[in-house]
Amino acid sequence: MRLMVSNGRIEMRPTEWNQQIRKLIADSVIRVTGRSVEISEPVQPPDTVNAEFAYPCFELARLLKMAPAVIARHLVESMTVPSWLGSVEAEGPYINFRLVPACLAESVVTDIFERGDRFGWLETQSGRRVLVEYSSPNTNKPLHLGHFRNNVLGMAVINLLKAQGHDVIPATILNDRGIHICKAMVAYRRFAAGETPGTHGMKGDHFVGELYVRFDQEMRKAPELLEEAHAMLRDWERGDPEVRALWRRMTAWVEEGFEATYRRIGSVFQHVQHESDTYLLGREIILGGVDRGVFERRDDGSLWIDLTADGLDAKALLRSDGTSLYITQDLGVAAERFRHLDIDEAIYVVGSEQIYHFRVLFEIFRKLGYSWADRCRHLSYGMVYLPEGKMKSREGTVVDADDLMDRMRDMSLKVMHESKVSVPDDRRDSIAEAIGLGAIKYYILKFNPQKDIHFDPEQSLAFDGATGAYIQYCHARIRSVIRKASRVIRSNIRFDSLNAPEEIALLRWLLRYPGVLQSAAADLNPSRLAGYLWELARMFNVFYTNHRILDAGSTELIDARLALASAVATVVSGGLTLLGIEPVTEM
RNA sequence: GCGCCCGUAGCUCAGUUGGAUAGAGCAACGGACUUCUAAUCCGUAGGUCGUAGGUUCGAAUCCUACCGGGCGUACCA
Repeated sequence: MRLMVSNGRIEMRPTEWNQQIRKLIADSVIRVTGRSVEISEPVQPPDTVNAEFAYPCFELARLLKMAPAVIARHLVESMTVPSWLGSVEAEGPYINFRLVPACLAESVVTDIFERGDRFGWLETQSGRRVLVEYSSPNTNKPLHLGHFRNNVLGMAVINLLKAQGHDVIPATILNDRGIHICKAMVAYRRFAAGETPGTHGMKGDHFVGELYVRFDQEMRKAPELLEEAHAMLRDWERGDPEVRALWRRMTAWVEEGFEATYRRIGSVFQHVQHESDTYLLGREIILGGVDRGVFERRDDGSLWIDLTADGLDAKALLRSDGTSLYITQDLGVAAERFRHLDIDEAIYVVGSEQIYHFRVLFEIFRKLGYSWADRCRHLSYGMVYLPEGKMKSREGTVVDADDLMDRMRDMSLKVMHESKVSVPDDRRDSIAEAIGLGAIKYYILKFNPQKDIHFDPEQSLAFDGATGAYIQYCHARIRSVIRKASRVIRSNIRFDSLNAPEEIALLRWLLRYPGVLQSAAADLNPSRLAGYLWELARMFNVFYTNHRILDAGSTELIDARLALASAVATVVSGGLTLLGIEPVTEM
């Protein structure tokens, strides 16, 4: 086996090593046993082993009926070691492969230089169109920390899917209809008629949110208010002009407020729907399903599906009075999206309290025989608890998203003030905003989405340890060094001068990046990337304290280290961007 | 009751989908700035991976039972 060699150098992409090593092993197996065997992917050896790849021989042991350690030894002995491998060693049942450091360095750094921010991305388009629905708030109150988790998670997943070559449609559906908004409307008519967010100097969503809380307080004194809200909902459904006009005004206020919050978070939607337009969808599908015997009509006229055979319960799909339910709409919206948007997959970013709902929904898709039924996924994420317990909008025990972002920005301004680096006035605010947002986003994304977050105000405000600021700081440091060097040489680099343990560790870690992106996207789990970036930043900081870059001595070493540092900065910056965190260049 | 999720250091979490001696951060203590950003780094200490069985060359990871916590189990959303 020969590799492409040009100018005496080996040209190999970081993602190609795995295949080459599998082939080496397979060839060696043929030589030793005469058998052709499928070799599985090499694994990553533990830190104590000085190698990039390891192959455990247990599978072969079963297949060939030999002791794993014996196989390992035999395979190594009969292996033709290519020039890019520094060593191949059998250690017990494992075969460890170590690359020639210069080959590793050239492969990784060159590819990062060539691909830039897109290093580690899949180069070819998948041809798959994926709709990701996220955020989908009720329009009766401002966004809180729970929504924040949803938005941050949704955006990160969207970016990760794009990096895997999918055509992604970020979508949301505003729940602008129903009893919740009517409650706020009743409160407005009773207690705030004629007032506007402007007269209170408030954002529209906060203004309406206060009315919603007000309704709940007043209702305790005057329970008849609830009936008034229900009456208003009936008037709304009938299309009463006056009610509709008020509703339009108030939902517009809320949506304006949302837009400001979304802009600040960085949430973007390509496909926006309103429940007021979609809540009647799905009824024809259900009526059609009755004709085909998928659903059953009960004596009172309500329509049901029996899912007990599938380990679920019976579920109502249409009320006895013919009106729709939450699931009716979801059914109709999904069918419409697959039909009109030409999508191949749909992902719903919705909290874990709705796991059952989506199991039922997807099962109904299957019962209806939709070809896309198995291409729907529910990305469920854990709840966010406060030290006081669960957040409740009506009781005001929430962490408001706008307030949170303000607090984080102010915190970082304070730390910037104490820092030894002085940032020019005209950039200070935007950097503080980026650090504040980065802190809270990273705090959310570093957790596995499945897990509940017990929001710890102190930890979330922290800028040390595994935090967004730590990673941003690493990036800012590198950029600062590059600014001082005022050059990064991109060709004819003496990669063989990079052989310090910290340099090898960094290069090995950079080598893992494409795989991290791939698995984070496949599992819809940005915490994989979050953890990886923290580790990368940590490794760089260790390198940085132990070695000089600009005073490295020889020009060759300075240029090689600048190239390495620049490659790290590119990956940190690209990774943070995928997480929706801004990689600042000074702080 | 039934279903799903979680249980790893004092606290908050990782753990490459079953692989080598279980790792970080925070908090505590002790060190390192005349040197490229100290929002940094180094060291010390901390473990019956909820419990008990099972599966196999090998288990924090898989299967079973139990214990503890959470969320569901609406003609609510």
